[in-house]
Amino acid sequence: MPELPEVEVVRRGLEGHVVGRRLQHVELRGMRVARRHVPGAADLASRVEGAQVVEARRRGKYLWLTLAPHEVPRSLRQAPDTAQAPAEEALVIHLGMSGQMLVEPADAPLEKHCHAQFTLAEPGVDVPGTPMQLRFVDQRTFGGLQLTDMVPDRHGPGVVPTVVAHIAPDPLEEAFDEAGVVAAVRRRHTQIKRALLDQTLISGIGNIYADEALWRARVHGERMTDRLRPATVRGILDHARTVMTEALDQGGTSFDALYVNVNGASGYFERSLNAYGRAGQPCRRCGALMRRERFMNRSSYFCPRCQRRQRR
DNA sequence: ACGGAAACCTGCTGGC
DNA sequence: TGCCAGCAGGTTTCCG
Repeated sequence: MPELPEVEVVRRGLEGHVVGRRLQHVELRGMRVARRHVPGAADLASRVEGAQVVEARRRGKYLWLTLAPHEVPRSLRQAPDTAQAPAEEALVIHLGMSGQMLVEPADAPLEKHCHAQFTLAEPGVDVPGTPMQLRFVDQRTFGGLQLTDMVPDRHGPGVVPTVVAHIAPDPLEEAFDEAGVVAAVRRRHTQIKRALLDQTLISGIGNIYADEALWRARVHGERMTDRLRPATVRGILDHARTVMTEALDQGGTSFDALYVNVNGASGYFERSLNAYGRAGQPCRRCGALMRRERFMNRSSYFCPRCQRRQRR
Protein backbone atom coordinates (compact mmCIF):
# COMPACT_ATOMS: atom_id res chain seq x y z
CA MET A 1 0.00 0.00 0.00
CA PRO A 2 1.36 3.40 -0.87
CA GLU A 3 2.28 5.30 2.26
CA LEU A 4 4.77 8.13 2.41
CA PRO A 5 7.91 6.28 1.21
CA GLU A 6 6.13 4.73 -1.74
CA VAL A 7 4.60 8.05 -2.75
CA GLU A 8 8.01 9.71 -2.47
CA VAL A 9 9.49 7.07 -4.78
CA VAL A 10 6.79 7.97 -7.30
CA ARG A 11 7.47 11.68 -6.84
CA ARG A 12 11.15 11.21 -7.58
CA GLY A 13 10.30 9.22 -10.66
CA LEU A 14 8.01 11.97 -11.88
CA GLU A 15 10.70 14.52 -11.14
CA GLY A 16 13.10 12.63 -13.37
CA HIS A 17 10.77 11.83 -16.23
CA VAL A 18 7.95 14.34 -16.33
CA VAL A 19 9.10 17.66 -14.89
CA GLY A 20 9.94 20.16 -17.61
CA ARG A 21 7.78 18.44 -20.21
CA ARG A 22 4.42 19.40 -21.56
CA LEU A 23 1.32 17.26 -21.13
CA GLN A 24 0.47 17.25 -24.78
CA HIS A 25 -2.62 15.12 -24.87
CA VAL A 26 -4.82 13.98 -22.03
CA GLU A 27 -7.26 11.10 -21.99
CA LEU A 28 -9.35 10.15 -18.98
CA ARG A 29 -11.30 6.91 -18.84
CA GLY A 30 -14.28 6.23 -16.65
CA MET A 31 -16.19 8.31 -14.16
CA ARG A 32 -14.20 7.68 -11.03
CA VAL A 33 -10.72 8.95 -11.77
CA ALA A 34 -11.73 12.63 -11.63
CA ARG A 35 -14.68 12.26 -9.24
CA ARG A 36 -13.10 14.69 -6.78
CA HIS A 37 -12.62 17.29 -9.51
CA VAL A 38 -15.95 19.03 -9.11
CA PRO A 39 -16.12 20.67 -12.60
CA GLY A 40 -15.76 17.20 -14.08
CA ALA A 41 -13.35 15.09 -16.08
CA ALA A 42 -13.73 17.03 -19.32
CA ASP A 43 -12.82 20.25 -17.55
CA LEU A 44 -9.74 18.66 -16.03
CA ALA A 45 -8.56 17.21 -19.32
CA SER A 46 -9.04 20.38 -21.31
CA ARG A 47 -7.31 22.56 -18.75
CA VAL A 48 -4.34 20.24 -18.25
CA GLU A 49 -3.79 19.71 -21.94
CA GLY A 50 -0.83 21.72 -23.17
CA ALA A 51 0.43 22.61 -19.70
CA GLN A 52 4.07 22.34 -18.79
CA VAL A 53 4.99 20.51 -15.60
CA VAL A 54 7.11 22.74 -13.38
CA GLU A 55 7.74 20.51 -10.40
CA ALA A 56 6.63 17.33 -8.67
CA ARG A 57 5.81 17.83 -5.00
CA ARG A 58 4.42 15.82 -2.14
CA ARG A 59 2.97 16.19 1.32
CA GLY A 60 2.15 13.01 3.18
CA LYS A 61 0.45 10.70 0.71
CA TYR A 62 -0.66 13.52 -1.57
CA LEU A 63 1.32 14.13 -4.71
CA TRP A 64 1.01 17.04 -7.14
CA LEU A 65 2.45 18.37 -10.35
CA THR A 66 2.57 22.15 -10.45
CA LEU A 67 1.70 23.42 -13.88
CA ALA A 68 3.01 26.55 -15.55
CA PRO A 69 0.30 28.99 -16.51
CA HIS A 70 -0.51 28.37 -20.15
CA GLU A 71 -2.89 29.57 -22.78
CA VAL A 72 -6.23 27.83 -22.60
CA PRO A 73 -8.25 28.14 -25.81
CA ARG A 74 -10.81 30.93 -25.47
CA SER A 75 -13.66 28.52 -26.07
CA LEU A 76 -12.68 26.50 -23.00
CA ARG A 77 -12.25 29.36 -20.58
CA GLN A 78 -14.77 29.41 -17.80
CA ALA A 79 -14.65 33.18 -17.48
CA PRO A 80 -13.50 34.53 -20.84
CA ASP A 81 -13.56 38.12 -19.63
CA THR A 82 -11.00 37.73 -16.87
CA ALA A 83 -7.91 39.61 -17.88
CA GLN A 84 -5.51 38.96 -15.01
CA ALA A 85 -2.68 36.47 -15.32
CA PRO A 86 -3.81 32.90 -14.72
CA ALA A 87 -2.99 31.59 -11.25
CA GLU A 88 -0.67 28.69 -10.71
CA GLU A 89 -2.45 25.36 -10.64
CA ALA A 90 -1.62 21.85 -9.59
CA LEU A 91 -2.66 18.43 -10.79
CA VAL A 92 -3.18 16.62 -7.50
CA ILE A 93 -2.71 12.87 -7.48
CA HIS A 94 -3.72 10.51 -4.70
CA LEU A 95 -2.74 6.88 -5.21
CA GLY A 96 -5.32 5.54 -2.78
CA MET A 97 -4.51 1.94 -2.04
CA SER A 98 -3.48 0.62 -5.39
CA GLY A 99 -2.59 3.58 -7.61
CA GLN A 100 0.50 3.67 -9.82
CA MET A 101 2.04 6.26 -12.08
CA LEU A 102 3.79 4.68 -15.02
CA VAL A 103 5.97 6.28 -17.68
CA GLU A 104 6.14 4.10 -20.75
CA PRO A 105 5.98 4.19 -24.54
CA ALA A 106 2.69 5.58 -25.78
CA ASP A 107 2.02 2.44 -27.77
CA ALA A 108 2.52 0.08 -24.83
CA PRO A 109 -0.49 -2.20 -24.26
CA LEU A 110 -3.13 -0.51 -22.17
CA GLU A 111 -3.25 -1.75 -18.59
CA LYS A 112 -6.56 -3.19 -17.47
CA HIS A 113 -7.09 -0.48 -14.89
CA CYS A 114 -5.54 2.48 -16.68
CA HIS A 115 -7.70 5.50 -15.89
CA ALA A 116 -5.65 8.35 -17.32
CA GLN A 117 -3.08 8.86 -20.08
CA PHE A 118 -0.92 11.94 -20.53
CA THR A 119 1.12 11.98 -23.69
CA LEU A 120 4.43 13.74 -22.97
CA ALA A 121 5.88 16.22 -25.40
CA GLU A 122 9.54 16.03 -26.30
CA PRO A 123 12.13 16.69 -25.16
CA GLY A 124 12.44 14.04 -22.54
CA VAL A 125 15.07 11.81 -21.02
CA ASP A 126 13.65 8.66 -22.58
CA VAL A 127 14.41 6.93 -25.81
CA PRO A 128 14.68 9.67 -28.47
CA GLY A 129 11.96 9.53 -31.05
CA THR A 130 9.70 7.31 -28.97
CA PRO A 131 6.56 9.11 -27.79
CA MET A 132 6.14 8.53 -24.09
CA GLN A 133 3.11 8.49 -21.90
CA LEU A 134 2.42 9.04 -18.24
CA ARG A 135 -0.34 6.74 -17.06
CA PHE A 136 -2.41 6.51 -13.91
CA VAL A 137 -3.24 2.88 -13.23
CA ASP A 138 -5.39 1.97 -10.24
CA GLN A 139 -7.03 -1.36 -9.66
CA ARG A 140 -9.23 -0.45 -6.73
CA THR A 141 -9.94 3.11 -7.85
CA PHE A 142 -9.65 4.62 -4.40
CA GLY A 143 -7.16 7.02 -5.89
CA GLY A 144 -7.87 9.87 -8.23
CA LEU A 145 -6.86 13.14 -9.88
CA GLN A 146 -8.01 16.70 -9.48
CA LEU A 147 -6.89 20.09 -10.69
CA THR A 148 -6.91 22.84 -8.09
CA ASP A 149 -5.63 26.30 -7.26
CA MET A 150 -2.87 26.97 -4.78
CA VAL A 151 -3.30 28.59 -1.39
CA PRO A 152 -0.67 29.82 1.09
CA ASP A 153 0.70 27.01 3.24
CA ARG A 154 -0.37 27.40 6.88
CA HIS A 155 2.69 25.48 7.97
CA GLY A 156 5.46 27.33 6.22
CA PRO A 157 6.45 29.51 3.28
CA GLY A 158 5.12 28.79 -0.16
CA VAL A 159 1.81 27.46 -1.41
CA VAL A 160 -0.02 24.13 -1.46
CA PRO A 161 -2.98 22.92 -3.50
CA THR A 162 -6.33 23.82 -1.97
CA VAL A 163 -7.27 20.19 -1.48
CA VAL A 164 -4.04 19.47 0.39
CA ALA A 165 -4.32 22.43 2.76
CA HIS A 166 -6.08 20.42 5.48
CA ILE A 167 -3.20 17.92 5.73
CA ALA A 168 -0.43 18.41 8.27
CA PRO A 169 3.25 18.32 7.23
CA ASP A 170 4.86 14.88 7.21
CA PRO A 171 7.90 13.89 9.29
CA LEU A 172 10.28 14.21 6.33
CA GLU A 173 9.39 17.82 5.62
CA GLU A 174 11.25 20.94 6.58
CA ALA A 175 7.97 22.34 7.91
CA PHE A 176 7.50 19.42 10.30
CA ASP A 177 7.43 20.85 13.81
CA GLU A 178 8.14 17.89 16.06
CA ALA A 179 7.71 19.71 19.35
CA GLY A 180 4.44 21.14 18.11
CA VAL A 181 3.18 17.73 17.03
CA VAL A 182 4.18 16.17 20.36
CA ALA A 183 2.15 18.82 22.15
CA ALA A 184 -0.80 18.46 19.77
CA VAL A 185 -0.82 14.68 20.17
CA ARG A 186 -0.80 14.95 23.95
CA ARG A 187 -3.64 17.46 23.91
CA ARG A 188 -5.82 14.84 22.27
CA HIS A 189 -7.66 12.26 24.27
CA THR A 190 -7.47 9.32 21.92
CA GLN A 191 -5.45 6.21 21.23
CA ILE A 192 -1.94 6.79 19.93
CA LYS A 193 -2.41 4.73 16.79
CA ARG A 194 -5.48 6.73 15.89
CA ALA A 195 -3.46 9.90 16.30
CA LEU A 196 -0.65 8.56 14.09
CA LEU A 197 -3.16 7.80 11.34
CA ASP A 198 -4.82 11.22 11.59
CA GLN A 199 -3.47 13.06 8.56
CA THR A 200 -4.48 16.43 9.97
CA LEU A 201 -2.16 15.86 12.92
CA ILE A 202 0.77 14.27 11.11
CA SER A 203 0.63 13.10 7.52
CA GLY A 204 2.15 10.27 5.53
CA ILE A 205 1.74 7.47 8.07
CA GLY A 206 -0.55 4.58 7.17
CA ASN A 207 -1.36 1.31 8.84
CA ILE A 208 1.96 -0.37 8.04
CA TYR A 209 4.33 2.32 9.25
CA ALA A 210 2.15 3.12 12.26
CA ASP A 211 2.60 -0.48 13.44
CA GLU A 212 6.33 -0.38 12.68
CA ALA A 213 6.89 2.87 14.57
CA LEU A 214 4.92 1.63 17.58
CA TRP A 215 6.84 -1.65 17.62
CA ARG A 216 10.16 0.16 17.53
CA ALA A 217 9.04 2.47 20.31
CA ARG A 218 7.64 -0.48 22.32
CA VAL A 219 4.30 1.25 22.70
CA HIS A 220 0.90 -0.37 22.31
CA GLY A 221 -1.27 1.43 19.78
CA GLU A 222 -4.21 1.64 22.16
CA ARG A 223 -2.35 3.66 24.78
CA MET A 224 -4.02 7.02 25.37
CA THR A 225 -2.23 10.05 23.97
CA ASP A 226 -2.77 12.22 27.04
CA ARG A 227 -1.17 9.59 29.27
CA LEU A 228 2.05 9.35 27.27
CA ARG A 229 5.14 11.26 28.30
CA PRO A 230 6.45 13.85 25.83
CA ALA A 231 9.64 11.84 25.39
CA THR A 232 7.59 8.74 24.51
CA VAL A 233 5.59 10.59 21.86
CA ARG A 234 8.79 12.12 20.52
CA GLY A 235 10.32 8.65 20.37
CA ILE A 236 7.38 7.32 18.36
CA LEU A 237 7.63 10.20 15.90
CA ASP A 238 11.40 9.69 15.59
CA HIS A 239 10.85 6.01 14.88
CA ALA A 240 8.18 6.84 12.32
CA ARG A 241 10.64 9.11 10.55
CA THR A 242 13.50 6.62 10.60
CA VAL A 243 11.44 3.63 9.50
CA MET A 244 10.01 5.60 6.60
CA THR A 245 13.44 6.89 5.66
CA GLU A 246 14.81 3.35 5.65
CA ALA A 247 11.92 2.15 3.51
CA LEU A 248 12.50 5.03 1.14
CA ASP A 249 16.18 4.14 0.81
CA GLN A 250 15.24 0.63 -0.21
CA GLY A 251 12.28 1.52 -2.38
CA GLY A 252 14.43 4.14 -4.01
CA THR A 253 16.68 1.58 -5.60
CA SER A 254 14.25 0.93 -8.44
CA PHE A 255 13.15 4.34 -9.70
CA ASP A 256 15.88 4.52 -12.25
CA ALA A 257 13.80 2.57 -14.72
CA LEU A 258 11.01 4.12 -16.69
CA TYR A 259 8.60 2.54 -14.31
CA VAL A 260 7.54 4.85 -11.56
CA ASN A 261 6.25 2.07 -9.45
CA VAL A 262 4.55 1.60 -6.14
CA ASN A 263 6.13 -1.41 -4.60
CA GLY A 264 8.11 -0.07 -1.67
CA ALA A 265 6.26 -1.78 1.12
CA SER A 266 5.08 -4.77 -0.81
CA GLY A 267 8.43 -5.30 -2.48
CA TYR A 268 11.84 -4.34 -1.20
CA PHE A 269 10.99 -3.24 2.29
CA GLU A 270 8.69 -6.11 3.07
CA ARG A 271 11.48 -8.27 4.42
CA SER A 272 12.48 -5.45 6.76
CA LEU A 273 9.10 -5.15 8.44
CA ASN A 274 9.20 -6.10 12.10
CA ALA A 275 5.53 -5.92 12.96
CA TYR A 276 3.19 -5.62 10.02
CA GLY A 277 1.94 -8.97 8.75
CA ARG A 278 3.91 -11.02 11.28
CA ALA A 279 1.09 -12.49 13.37
CA GLY A 280 2.12 -15.81 14.91
CA GLN A 281 5.79 -15.25 14.19
CA PRO A 282 8.34 -14.54 16.93
CA CYS A 283 9.06 -10.94 17.83
CA ARG A 284 12.47 -10.05 16.42
CA ARG A 285 13.36 -8.43 19.74
CA CYS A 286 12.05 -10.74 22.45
CA GLY A 287 10.80 -13.88 20.71
CA ALA A 288 7.21 -13.68 21.96
CA LEU A 289 4.63 -14.53 19.34
CA MET A 290 3.38 -11.46 17.49
CA ARG A 291 -0.36 -10.80 17.64
CA ARG A 292 -2.90 -9.46 15.23
CA GLU A 293 -6.00 -7.66 16.43
CA ARG A 294 -8.80 -5.74 14.77
CA PHE A 295 -8.47 -2.02 15.25
CA MET A 296 -10.34 0.74 13.49
CA ASN A 297 -11.74 -1.74 10.98
CA ARG A 298 -8.28 -2.92 10.00
CA SER A 299 -5.48 -5.05 11.43
CA SER A 300 -2.93 -4.09 14.02
CA TYR A 301 0.20 -6.15 14.56
CA PHE A 302 2.17 -5.89 17.77
CA CYS A 303 4.28 -7.80 20.25
CA PRO A 304 2.27 -8.57 23.38
CA ARG A 305 5.41 -8.62 25.51
CA CYS A 306 7.28 -5.54 24.23
CA GLN A 307 4.16 -3.43 23.72
CA ARG A 308 1.97 -3.46 26.82
CA ARG A 309 -1.48 -1.94 26.86
CA GLN A 310 -0.72 -0.10 30.07
CA ARG A 311 2.51 0.63 31.78
CA ARG A 312 3.30 -1.59 34.70
C1' DA B 1 -14.01 16.39 20.18
C1' DC B 2 -14.16 11.87 19.61
C1' DG B 3 -15.67 7.14 18.12
C1' DG B 4 -17.82 3.97 15.11
C1' DA B 5 -19.30 2.55 10.91
C1' DA B 6 -20.46 2.73 6.17
C1' DA B 7 -19.23 3.64 1.52
C1' DC B 8 -16.18 3.55 -2.26
C1' DC B 9 -13.52 -0.73 -5.22
C1' DT B 10 -11.25 -5.23 -7.27
C1' DG B 11 -8.67 -9.37 -6.78
C1' DC B 12 -7.38 -12.94 -4.21
C1' DT B 13 -7.91 -16.69 -0.79
C1' DG B 14 -10.00 -20.10 2.06
C1' DG B 15 -13.83 -22.76 3.48
C1' DC B 16 -17.58 -25.62 2.29
C1' DT C 1 -15.47 -27.03 -9.55
C1' DG C 2 -17.99 -23.24 -7.97
C1' DC C 3 -19.82 -20.06 -4.90
C1' DC C 4 -19.57 -16.92 -1.22
C1' DA C 5 -17.60 -14.66 2.69
C1' DG C 6 -13.78 -12.31 4.21
C1' DC C 7 -9.83 -9.51 3.71
C1' DA C 8 -6.74 -5.81 2.09
C1' DG C 9 -7.12 -0.43 3.47
C1' DG C 10 -6.93 5.56 2.53
C1' DT C 11 -10.22 8.84 2.81
C1' DT C 12 -14.61 11.03 3.36
C1' DT C 13 -18.91 11.43 5.37
C1' DC C 14 -22.50 10.77 8.43
C1' DC C 15 -24.40 9.89 12.88
C1' DG C 16 -24.38 9.42 17.91
